[in-house]
Amino acid sequence: MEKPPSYVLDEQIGYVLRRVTQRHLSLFSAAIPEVTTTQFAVLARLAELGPQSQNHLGRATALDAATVKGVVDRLARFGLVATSPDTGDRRRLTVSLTEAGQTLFRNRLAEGLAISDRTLAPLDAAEREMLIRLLLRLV
Amino acid sequence: MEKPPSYVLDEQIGYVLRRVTQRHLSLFSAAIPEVTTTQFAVLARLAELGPQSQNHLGRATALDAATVKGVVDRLARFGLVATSPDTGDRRRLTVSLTEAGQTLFRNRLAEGLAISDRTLAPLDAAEREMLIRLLLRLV
DNA sequence: CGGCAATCTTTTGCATACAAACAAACTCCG
DNA sequence: CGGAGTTTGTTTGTATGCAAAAGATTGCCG
Repeated sequence: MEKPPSYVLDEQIGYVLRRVTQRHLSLFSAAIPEVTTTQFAVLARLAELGPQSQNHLGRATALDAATVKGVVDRLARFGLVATSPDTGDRRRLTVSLTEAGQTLFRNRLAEGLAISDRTLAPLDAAEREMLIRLLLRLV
Repeated sequence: MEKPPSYVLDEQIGYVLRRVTQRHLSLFSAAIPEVTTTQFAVLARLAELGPQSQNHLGRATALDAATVKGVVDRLARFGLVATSPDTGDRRRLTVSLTEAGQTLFRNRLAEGLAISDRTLAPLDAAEREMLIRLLLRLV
């Protein structure tokens, strides 16, 4: 007789990832209510890489073309990024940080790191590093 | 002179969680295209706990009331769950698995476990257990 | 018993996310 | 040069997710 395998939802990687993500998003929005995690990631990449085409920016932040368009539109509405046509390639839309966007990112950078810290608070330093290293191997 | 702290997006826990989740969702939808991860989690909980009020089902799967309503509506449209008014408490809506829902979950259970396995494929057994244990402490 | 707080469900609004389809622009190769 | 194939951006449709508000019902306490 075959014993049917048991499916323990609480130990499935996908479910655990979702719950940890929920807690992280909650900590983030409490600490930085002005933007979402995704918007903050886009600001961080723009600060790091400088002006980028919208598609390239999406790839650099793991957002598909449809999603990054929405994110950029909202950031532009908030005045945190600006878009301009690329002179060389007329398909391209160049996205860049505005002054307000640079200021917001600079002012919130430390808080962003603190949020990562709070998310990882139950773990000690060695465990945190281990966790990040294991997760990075799953990407 | 204070050196400004650096924000390495690729090592922030929130960003890494999002990317790992992306990979997992992609593996899931390739292997079980009939339902989403969230829908599968709801089916699993119903199989485990039996008929539940919609709110209780939501809490048991980490979905807020608005979200679980949408998920249940779609599962009902697919004929995988059925809803009926609770006789004792007229506020409540009882959600239960249909025959089709039970069958689908039974038939896909092993595949669900295989997807978790594939998501964790880059890690050995000890690393997998370590990862899950660390993540569970962050919930 | 009567009122009030808590619970359950629904609705609305906003923000990711992805798939698929499309048009415009570009590249590259014959 | 010219056309095939690729890249870029947009739109549409579907599915999570959360916050907030509203309406119905229930439970409890004075």
